[in-house]
Amino acid sequence: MPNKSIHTKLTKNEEDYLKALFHLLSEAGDNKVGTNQLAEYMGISPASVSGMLKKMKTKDLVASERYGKLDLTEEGTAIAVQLIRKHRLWETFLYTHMNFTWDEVHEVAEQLEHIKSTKLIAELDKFLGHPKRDPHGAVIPNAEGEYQLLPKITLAQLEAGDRCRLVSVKDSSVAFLQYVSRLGLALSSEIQIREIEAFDGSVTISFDNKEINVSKKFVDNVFVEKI
Amino acid sequence: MPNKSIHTKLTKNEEDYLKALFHLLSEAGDNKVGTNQLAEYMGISPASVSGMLKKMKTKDLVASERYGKLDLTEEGTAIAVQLIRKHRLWETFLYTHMNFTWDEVHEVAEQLEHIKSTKLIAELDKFLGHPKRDPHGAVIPNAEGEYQLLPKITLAQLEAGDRCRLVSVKDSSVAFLQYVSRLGLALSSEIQIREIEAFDGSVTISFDNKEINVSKKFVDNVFVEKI
DNA sequence: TACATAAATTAGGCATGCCTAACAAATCAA
DNA sequence: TTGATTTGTTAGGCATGCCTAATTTATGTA
Ligand SMILES: [Mn+2]
Ligand SMILES: [Mn+2]
Ligand SMILES: [Mn+2]
Ligand SMILES: [Mn+2]
Repeated sequence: MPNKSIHTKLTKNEEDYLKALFHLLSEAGDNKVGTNQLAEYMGISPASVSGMLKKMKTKDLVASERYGKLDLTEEGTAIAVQLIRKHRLWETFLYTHMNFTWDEVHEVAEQLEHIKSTKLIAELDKFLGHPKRDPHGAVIPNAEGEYQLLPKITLAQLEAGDRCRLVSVKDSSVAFLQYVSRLGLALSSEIQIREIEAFDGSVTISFDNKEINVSKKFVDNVFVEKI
Repeated sequence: MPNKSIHTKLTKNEEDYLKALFHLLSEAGDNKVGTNQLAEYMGISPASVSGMLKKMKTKDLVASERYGKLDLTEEGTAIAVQLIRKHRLWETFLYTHMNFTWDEVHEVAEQLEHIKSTKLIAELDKFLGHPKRDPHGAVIPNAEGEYQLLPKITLAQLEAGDRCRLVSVKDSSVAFLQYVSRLGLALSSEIQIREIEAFDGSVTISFDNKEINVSKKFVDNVFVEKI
């Protein structure tokens, strides 16, 4: 059995590196995830990332060869998944019990996810009724680190005439989430694609008897299921 | 109005210094609180405390003259009180909603108190029904930093024959709290002093038809009100 | 293949906050 | 009042994790 104590020995920063790398690897598929990309994502310099990754390799959290593509070890992945579980449970708590709006939860959950207490997370999960999704529609891994991999269809992948339901959002920035709300959209909203503009990829969608035009960037950040 | 932004700029360590100093000053009355004492209380070296206090003086959180007694500024005091408010609200939450025992809450609250979110604390307070006391019987300051100063009578100050009610405990260590529980005592327990041993200050007390002997150290850590 | 560009690492520095050892100031006692 | 002891500060170092600048390695294109 791998050393379990390592889970509680990591610093907040090491944890954030693991989580960031996990997210990038998830989105990248088979594509390479590199130092610059991770640095950009975390808002720090590539040099800092190089240094930190060096240390994390000796701790067997990250795997990569010099100048090669980055990867997480099994241990690193497991920790990242538990962090994501904690993050999403806290977001759910803030949303359902603390009257936070969905654009407010992320920032505070980014702090709360680093609280060290196995019991607290188990109790929080129980208290919330073992929620399956966070306020952004993202799947919450269970205590064993298992989670459902859903087909990731974005609004951008549909064609004119298609009908769908909004199941989750990719971006968790305040600006994006507030924009979604302001448009009148939310999880479960039913949307129909009206027209796709070839020139810039913008899309005209309709829902609730409204018809609006949204950018390519917008439709890339909305996950849906066809209906 | 003093710069309010400073509240969110402090590191976890600076916050813990303020809280520690506040507690020592509260207990010290007019007595001097010194560098060694603060170092001992925080479990770090006096040299480290000297260095940190130097920095905190420039931030106008701590006041003292070279080689003189330590004190908090108004700003430092206000921040310390808000930290104590957060700490006690979180302890209450863990106790009332997360099934934590009273000896388990402190360690996790020590982390949670550093979460930066004014809204979260306001909502948590509302959610808990604006509690007045934490699981150890300590008074919870309100959002304005006001709190009731109760007469601090310990079991040690009573005389043989006196009857009292347990209102709070001073020590928040796991060892002490578990010991109290194991004895069958809790907040609101009614206790009578049977006998005080002149030799070592140990006290024979009775409650719930039991009669036991406890040490001087024990009775010094139990706050009561006479009945 | 060779050169230009992009990506990653190393070198050197800085802030935070801890340490031990050495030193300075204050206090207590004879 | 002076010497011993206690208390507090400074000096020098270390770990973490960030930075910019310089360098090295990889990659893509002519
Ligand atoms: Mn989030
Ligand atoms: Mn985080
Ligand atoms: Mn406590
Ligand atoms: Mn703390």
